[in-house]
Amino acid sequence: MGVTESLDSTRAAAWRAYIEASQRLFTQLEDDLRADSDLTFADYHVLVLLSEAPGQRLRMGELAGRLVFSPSRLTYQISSMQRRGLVSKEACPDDRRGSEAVLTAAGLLTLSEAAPHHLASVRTHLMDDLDDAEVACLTRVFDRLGTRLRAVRTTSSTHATS
Amino acid sequence: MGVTESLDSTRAAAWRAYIEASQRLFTQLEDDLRADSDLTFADYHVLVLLSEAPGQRLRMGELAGRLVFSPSRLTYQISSMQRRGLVSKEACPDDRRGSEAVLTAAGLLTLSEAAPHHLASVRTHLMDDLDDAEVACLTRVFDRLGTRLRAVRTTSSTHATS
DNA sequence: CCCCACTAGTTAAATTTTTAACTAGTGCTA
DNA sequence: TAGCACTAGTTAAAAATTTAACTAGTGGGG
Repeated sequence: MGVTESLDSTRAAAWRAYIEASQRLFTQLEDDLRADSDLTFADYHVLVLLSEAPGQRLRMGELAGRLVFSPSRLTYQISSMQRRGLVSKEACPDDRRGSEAVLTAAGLLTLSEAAPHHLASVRTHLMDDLDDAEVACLTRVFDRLGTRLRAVRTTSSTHATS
Repeated sequence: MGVTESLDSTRAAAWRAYIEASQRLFTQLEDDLRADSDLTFADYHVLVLLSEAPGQRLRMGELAGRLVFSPSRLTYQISSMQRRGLVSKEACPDDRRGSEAVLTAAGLLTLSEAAPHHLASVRTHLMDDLDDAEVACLTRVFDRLGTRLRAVRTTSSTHATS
């Protein structure tokens, strides 16, 4: 019977394919990552963001925003990584409420060991199978989507309510 | 410095955009869904799959496979939905180890009330912004990806290990 | 037939994530 | 410059998820 009407059928199909494949992909990448480096996907992503940041450090809030993590989830995440020696935490000089996560040498080393495996995994499972036009299309679509959603965040109002 | 090399830069950009936007999108859809119907995204998805299944029932394993859920996660999910009266559980006639989740009338009603809102949310946040070529591209890419990943599942071997 | 290795699904414990309440600090404004 | 609403981040308790062990049942080979 299809409660799916109201989304034309080609779009419904796109939606289904996207959701399911994405879920599988994330699961697969996470499995690969943990198979060859004691990192979760979240751990890895934190390391990447810190490694690219000036001074290899970021404010908690900034990090949470980029990871799309709730504040408390990030607190937990970082303290776990801190216990494992991958990051440290420092008070923020210009705002005494704030703190920043800082990449440690061990964290950088761990990242550099994990990255080749992880990137190979991204290539094998996703990228190698895409032609240039597809890559361009994904970039265009998801850049736009990301930008739009980044904006929604504060705008409280959700989707069109009739 | 960029540990990102080994993925050419256009693909790296696509990858980043895809991950981040997807994360935001899923978060947003989940928020919308819970704002206007007491359902999580997982609840909703279970209801959809059951509503489309013959006899509005599915084996636990089948459901877990389609949702990309671990068996124990699904057990938990279904028992929660059972407590809320959205599904019931029956022994499987032909395999006495198995059980099947069955959609209840209340579950179907709940789904039919939630669906318009949810679909509007999918449209607003994602689909309305895509042109037909983009929809076609996403479908092609993610159908292929899904198919490929569905196959990997049992094939133990992960990505190319040099 | 009857073992026995395998499959389906559940359960219990540990870990992670969410929710809600809270602490501390900031900065506007009156 | 004191009051106050707001921001940054943490904490504690509840809910969800993973991991690992387990129960029950199946089905093929000997």
